[in-house]
Amino acid sequence: MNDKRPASYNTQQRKLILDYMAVLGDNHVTAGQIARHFEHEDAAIGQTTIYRHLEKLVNDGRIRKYFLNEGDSACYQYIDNKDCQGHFHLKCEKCGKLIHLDCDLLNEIQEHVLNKHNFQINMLKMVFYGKCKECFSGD
Amino acid sequence: MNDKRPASYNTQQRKLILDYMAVLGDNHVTAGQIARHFEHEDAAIGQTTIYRHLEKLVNDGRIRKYFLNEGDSACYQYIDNKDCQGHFHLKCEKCGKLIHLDCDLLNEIQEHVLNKHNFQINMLKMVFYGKCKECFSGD
DNA sequence: CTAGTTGCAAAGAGTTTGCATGGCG
DNA sequence: CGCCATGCAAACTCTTTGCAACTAG
Repeated sequence: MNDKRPASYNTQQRKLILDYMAVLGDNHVTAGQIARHFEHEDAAIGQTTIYRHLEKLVNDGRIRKYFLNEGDSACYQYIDNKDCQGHFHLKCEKCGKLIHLDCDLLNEIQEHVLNKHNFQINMLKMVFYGKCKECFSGD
Repeated sequence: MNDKRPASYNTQQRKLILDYMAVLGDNHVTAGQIARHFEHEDAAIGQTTIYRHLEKLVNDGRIRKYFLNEGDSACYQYIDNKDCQGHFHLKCEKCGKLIHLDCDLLNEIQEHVLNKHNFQINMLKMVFYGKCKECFSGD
């Protein structure tokens, strides 16, 4: 199996999308947000194209696909060279805020559950529901 | 605030849905499956009604809602009387098995997130998605 | 030149909403 | 009787597909 894969052109749209995601870094976006972004930039990219590129980029390991809530659209996040293990998400049930949290606890949980309980956690879907500071202190 | 809750009638449809889910026990179903089930039973329930009841039942803590795969529809599973608090829930995305896990790690997580990150986790909704031993070792 | 790419329009799936009718308490 | 529940049809959102025109290499 040769690694030569010319089966992909380096088009302007692809570049735009990937660059945009790289700029966002750890922040994830939805397909719709990407579309809206470029609309405003006078460089509109068709939604079809966006979806198709996102899919390819996921397969190529350049970005990661998240499923936070269901009805909500999928989120995509750039994968940096760094050991970006991702972060976890705290979703406030009251105000709806989504908090991104970088913390080693994530890895500890994953390892513990894998080693002690034989369950391989899908980190991409790990979401903790609860109340953020503002919302529970006011209760 | 009295515990009187007249804001919900015990209708036939509600009973049918809840009973059906209780019978299914550990097996989860989708809204569509419920609809199809009662269609065949000559006791068709409108999809709207099904969705509305499922939502209420989730809020009442009678059933639990899961998101397995993305495009797929949401899954609902009956919550038995048994004490389902104080432990983790691991839901296998592949075989659908729900694993109840008693482990001190839970408290650690909860405390850590509360103390370090000011977020009060709602344990009732905490579900980890991933793959159980049988499903990931076969990969 | 040629295969991959683009994007409009339309299809699809799952879920929600509007609204008039029906039923529980 | 009043308020909630019901369910049909239509709306909505996110995503995918068909297809003809276009472009990178």
